[in-house]
Amino acid sequence: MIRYSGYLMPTTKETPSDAEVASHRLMLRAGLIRKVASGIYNYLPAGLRILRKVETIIREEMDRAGAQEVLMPAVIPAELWKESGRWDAYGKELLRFRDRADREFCLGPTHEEVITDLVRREVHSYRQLPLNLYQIQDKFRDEIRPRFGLMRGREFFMKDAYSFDTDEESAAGTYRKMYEAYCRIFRRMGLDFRAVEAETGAIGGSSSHEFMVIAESGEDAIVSCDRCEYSANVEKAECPPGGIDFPSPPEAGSPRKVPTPGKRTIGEVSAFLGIDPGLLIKTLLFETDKGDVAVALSGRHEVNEVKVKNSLGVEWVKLAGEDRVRELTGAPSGYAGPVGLRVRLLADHSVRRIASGATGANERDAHLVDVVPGRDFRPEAYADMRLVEEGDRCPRCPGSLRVSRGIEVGHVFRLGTKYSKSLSATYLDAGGKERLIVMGCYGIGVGRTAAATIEQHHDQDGILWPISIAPFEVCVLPVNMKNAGLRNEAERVAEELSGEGIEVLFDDREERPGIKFKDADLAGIPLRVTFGEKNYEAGFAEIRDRKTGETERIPLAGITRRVRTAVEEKRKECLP
RNA sequence: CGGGACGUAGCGCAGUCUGGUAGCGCACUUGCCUUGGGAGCAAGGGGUCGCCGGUUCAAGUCCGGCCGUCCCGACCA
Repeated sequence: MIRYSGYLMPTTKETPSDAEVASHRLMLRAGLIRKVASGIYNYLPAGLRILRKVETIIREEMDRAGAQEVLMPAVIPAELWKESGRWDAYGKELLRFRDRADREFCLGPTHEEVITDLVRREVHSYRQLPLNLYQIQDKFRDEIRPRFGLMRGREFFMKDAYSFDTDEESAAGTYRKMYEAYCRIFRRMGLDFRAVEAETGAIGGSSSHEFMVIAESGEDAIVSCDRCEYSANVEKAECPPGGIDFPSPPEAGSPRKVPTPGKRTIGEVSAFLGIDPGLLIKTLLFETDKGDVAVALSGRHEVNEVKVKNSLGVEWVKLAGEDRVRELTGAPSGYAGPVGLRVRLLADHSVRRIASGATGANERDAHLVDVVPGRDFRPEAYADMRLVEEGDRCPRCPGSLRVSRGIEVGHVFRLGTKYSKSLSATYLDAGGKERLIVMGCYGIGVGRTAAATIEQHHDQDGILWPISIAPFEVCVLPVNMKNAGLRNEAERVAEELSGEGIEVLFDDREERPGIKFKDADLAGIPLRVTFGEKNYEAGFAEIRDRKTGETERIPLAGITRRVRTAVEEKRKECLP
């Protein structure tokens, strides 16, 4: 039992001016965290209790899935990162420094190198596989833009697991097991989440799923089908080729140049020419590590740079600046077109759906009409390079896609042999043949998960913690500490509940009732037991559900038992 | 890194335009009073006005530079 009077949980009535989203605001107001520097926080006692509870759920499910807990260092020697090639590839997010002997180190943003180094030293036989190791550890990423409190910090707690299997089939089984463990973890915290197909980014590997908590404040956009199970990050979501949207007008002749003075944007040009924006063939110029590339797509769509990068098989792509556009097209931006352009050309599937359209003329203040793809220009390939949109056809079924926002709380990757190859992690199979270990990695942001929970579970008065990760399960609240009989009875009940393994916050502060009620609501403690003077004299106390606001008046003799039952019911709701 | 804004007591803010003894509310301390939803009265404590430099008799206020923070974009648990 914790006595509030001596407990550091400094609540505030007013909202700090730099907190924009609910979770950040409420974590500050409820006295859970305090900022030390941008993206770097102190965790106060109640805040730490919440993180520890999230960790406990993660540990239980990871252990159940057969993973073993280890702990790796936060400080990592540069050699390992150079060996994997990521010392150069990871960029400025990797915080680097030197020790007194001028040796290079980094603060670990993720631990594929360290774990693979450990495993290659200790594992040599197929008899030692499969192996799944995890840790819950302080990570550091020098984020370009930390924001929203624990949602995107620079220093944060992450559970990261790494699996090692003999072959792809075994690895697929491990991946499935981790996927299921993740579902159990997030269900136990009462989260409305979705596992979506995702890009692999700097971690690499063959495929991955992100676990997204659905929230308006989410930084990611995801799509899901209204008919089937398909869902994906918008960066990843596929836009398959389809039929003709714009059949050829019968009189479509050869391309004709028309003046379009000062009209540069899709909106301006389509309005000026009096045609559907979808009929404009938008032409974007990219610089890449393998030279310049032009990408054509229908004017009603937006380009997806990740897809452009993937279809080209290049390291990076960057939209060309105004100067480069002039060099390549001979015209200011807004007048580029694929006809006669002397740059490598690719086109999105949407271009094929235009029988005859309009494009820039690669000349200031001019566009071409009656342009027929395939006749007037020939892209070297048609590929999927656009961003999905609300209402797009599902790539798996006849359903249509809806867009929503989500917070990425977990991410699972099938790594294949990316790291075992670069770091030479091998084993001998039953036939004595040396083989590469097949890996997977699996992350959960601990603080971010707590923040995401608040985003989904709060109201005007404060947080509505699911009991599984609430800092306390019950708040015992005597309304007037000066009334000795009432105070003693409240304390007796608080101690009795505590003795039964229930986590109790005993609000023994000499404050007015209003302040205590507001703080209990703000902190989001699921159940409150109120000892008021009139009720006490009549031999009663009150139990109140934070979420529903429902109140029950119970005789003092039965209060402990009733609270225990209520706690058990709530705990049951949090089972997977 | 590009674009925007802000920095005055623990928190929320006014004062800056038009230079002249640094203020308000909440919080904090003491006393009285009050005790079912952030009460009331009274008396207090707390500030290098982000930092450095310049202009001026005089700078929170004007000028220059720097630092920090937040918001919007490219990264990610």
